Amino acid sequence: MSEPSFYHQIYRVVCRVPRGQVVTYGQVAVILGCPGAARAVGYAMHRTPHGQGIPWHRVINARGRISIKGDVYAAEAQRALLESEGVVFEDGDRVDLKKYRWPGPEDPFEFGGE
DNA sequence: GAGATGACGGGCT
DNA sequence: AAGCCCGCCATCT
Repeated sequence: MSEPSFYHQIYRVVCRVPRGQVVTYGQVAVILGCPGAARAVGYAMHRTPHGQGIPWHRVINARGRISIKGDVYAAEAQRALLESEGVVFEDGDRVDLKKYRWPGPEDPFEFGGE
């Protein structure tokens, strides 16, 4: 299409994550059809444009924790946003993925479709 | 075009 | 249990 860049697709997927739920970087990569591109997803999140209404705070690592490292404020903000959506942190800073993990799009072809 | 980056993931020590 | 290392991918400089 116009811009089949993964970045744009990543943002699109994140925007589909319902409020109160979260997804892992690796999962987003899988949804896009690139299992293993979790790193790229993280890179995209780092460059997530602000003011786009992208719920970037709903993206966490496979351990259910905030992976942000360079911006402690952003990390705390993410946690605050998640808690404000009803997400509960256990053990101090861990989210129960089996409870808040977004199952994914009902139509896998929505993103991985040709 | 090549090298370095990074908010990852899984495995091993 | 916690920390360290390697591999993966797309983007950036």
